[in-house]
Amino acid sequence: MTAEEEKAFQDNIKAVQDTMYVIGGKWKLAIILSIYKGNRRFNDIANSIPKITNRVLSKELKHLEDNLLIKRTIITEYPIKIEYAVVDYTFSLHDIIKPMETWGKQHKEKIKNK
Amino acid sequence: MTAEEEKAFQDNIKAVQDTMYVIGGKWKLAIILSIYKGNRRFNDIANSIPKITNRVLSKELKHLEDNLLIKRTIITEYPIKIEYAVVDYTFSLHDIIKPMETWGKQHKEKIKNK
DNA sequence: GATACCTGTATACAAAAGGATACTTAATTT
DNA sequence: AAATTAAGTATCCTTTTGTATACAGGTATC
Repeated sequence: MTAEEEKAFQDNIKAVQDTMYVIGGKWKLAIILSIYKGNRRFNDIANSIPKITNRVLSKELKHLEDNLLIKRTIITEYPIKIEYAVVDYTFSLHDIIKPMETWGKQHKEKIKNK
Repeated sequence: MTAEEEKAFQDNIKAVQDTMYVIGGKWKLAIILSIYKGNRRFNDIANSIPKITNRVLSKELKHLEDNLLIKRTIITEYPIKIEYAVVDYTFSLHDIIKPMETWGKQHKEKIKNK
């Protein structure tokens, strides 16, 4: 490997690791999918994702908001409501999420027949 | 959402979570990239990925082998060598890894200008 | 015989992620 | 005044992931 190739390779490793940091873990993509499908309120999102807890959902929502992947809006009615929404930038994840859905389904079959 | 839509949605959540289980975490994709780029030996892989430790590399290699994503070959020379290699199935991850490289680089810029 | 090489394993520990469950806050309705 | 509701927080705990470092085992080389 030339020096430039080596650098490009290291950049690629770093880039996938960065991506993993932002959308990795058990819940983040599931949360984005849930909001995308129409769940906008905290409890609706919580109920749509099996086994997630309030604490974890709260933390993950903050992380996603910090990374500009969702928008949090306070509605000052009574009782106060919060709405979460996807934004234009969220759709940039489409090329990652879609293949992951496909791959996950296919891989389960593959491993079953091992 | 109709019942079928609801089921498809739950299946998708599960599929991305399954994929995350197989290739998620800080190291797995980096290891696959490293082997793909030509590193076949344990120490070569270790040295090509900044900050990874032996213990973690060993565990992750086993996980990837269990999931049919790499092949481990014992070469009975002296000293005994082990070679890791990608297989045809590994390339099925291309549609996931490539977008993650692209997205990671782009996202870093996006966040920097926040 | 001592030393070096390679691919890990062993041990002990620290940090991060995830889980369970009760509770808070604040205004509005009853 | 009590009850209701939404969106979390607080507290405590368990599991997973990651770190540090030493060393084993078997042959080959010095």
